[in-house]
Amino acid sequence: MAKRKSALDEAAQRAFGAENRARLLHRWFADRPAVEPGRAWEEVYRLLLWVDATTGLAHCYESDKAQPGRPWYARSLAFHVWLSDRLGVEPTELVDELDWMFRQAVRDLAAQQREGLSEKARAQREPYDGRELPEPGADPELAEIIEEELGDWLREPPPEEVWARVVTRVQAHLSQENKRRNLTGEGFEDVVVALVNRLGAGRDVRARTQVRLGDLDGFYPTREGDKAKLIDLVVENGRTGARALVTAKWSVRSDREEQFRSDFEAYTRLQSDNRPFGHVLVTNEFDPARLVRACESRAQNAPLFTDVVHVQPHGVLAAYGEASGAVSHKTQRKVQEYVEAGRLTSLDDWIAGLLD
DNA sequence: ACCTATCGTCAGGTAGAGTC
DNA sequence: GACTCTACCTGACGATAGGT
Repeated sequence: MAKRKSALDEAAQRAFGAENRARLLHRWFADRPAVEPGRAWEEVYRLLLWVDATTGLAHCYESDKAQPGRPWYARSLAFHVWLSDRLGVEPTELVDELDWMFRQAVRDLAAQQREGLSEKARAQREPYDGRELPEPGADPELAEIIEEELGDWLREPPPEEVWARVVTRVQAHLSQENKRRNLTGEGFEDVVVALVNRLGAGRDVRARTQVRLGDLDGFYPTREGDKAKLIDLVVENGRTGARALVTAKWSVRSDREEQFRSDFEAYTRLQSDNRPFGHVLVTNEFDPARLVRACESRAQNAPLFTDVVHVQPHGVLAAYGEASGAVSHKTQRKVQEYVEAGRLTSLDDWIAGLLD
């Protein structure tokens, strides 16, 4: 048997890395019919959107504010129901429709950890054989909680190593959520690119991620010693020559807003020709104030973004209570107006526009 | 007085390049 | 090949402004 690891193992070495993400996406699209125009947003949600474990609802806002009784719980419920209806499943079944990419990546990660780590750990503890040392994963308080709740139902107290295994598994389960952030970010870029390329196939429209500005036609090459400026993604139309410099952010925060501005300044400063270029924000942010700011931001006496694109603006409006006529807050109404005016466009409309 | 919306900051995480 | 360092990602949090 050859020593060489299979391609699958190689990629899964970095479960969240570019290679494994590409592998996963390839598999996802291989099993499915061609993406239908108008339904790109569904792919994004099936691949990347997740259900918040504390509420059981599709995640659309900060978890502390989406707890039962708080304002975003009502909005999360509305979004969850809207999405279930659109995907044609019961609200209790939605969880199985979403989050494919993360669930796959975590499985790869778990497989890789099971293999490598326990062997090494044994070697590390070996010099202390014969001495009492704390077992990893010992968390007496967590064990106590479980025992208090379940004790009466147990015929006998479980042995130590069972406690350790339970506690370790609970801890691993909880820490998993923290890993999601990484995949959501770069995975979002990958998914948008994959969708543009699939829908743009045969129309000479091409999208790429992580493009160095200096390598782009119409911009000065990066000077020696300068750090290359990376663009989240670039879309080029070979027929019309149109190009769009895109920043893809699953969510928005004020520090990222600062970056939008400074990145755009760099783009204009380093431009070597006069051909206009699109400057686009693609996001899944649900916060009305952040969305309105993206629509209204200006730079050099023009809108900062030529296009502000949301994965699914109608999902946002559903969350605000569009269906029940409850879009009452001023900022929310403004979002509604921007959607109606086409200033805040949907991913699908934006992609369709790229293909003209 | 109370409640919500807003928004800056921070922590936890990974990948990937560089170095030895 | 292992380790270190840097860049970058996002969600949670919580202080405070603002509305009723």
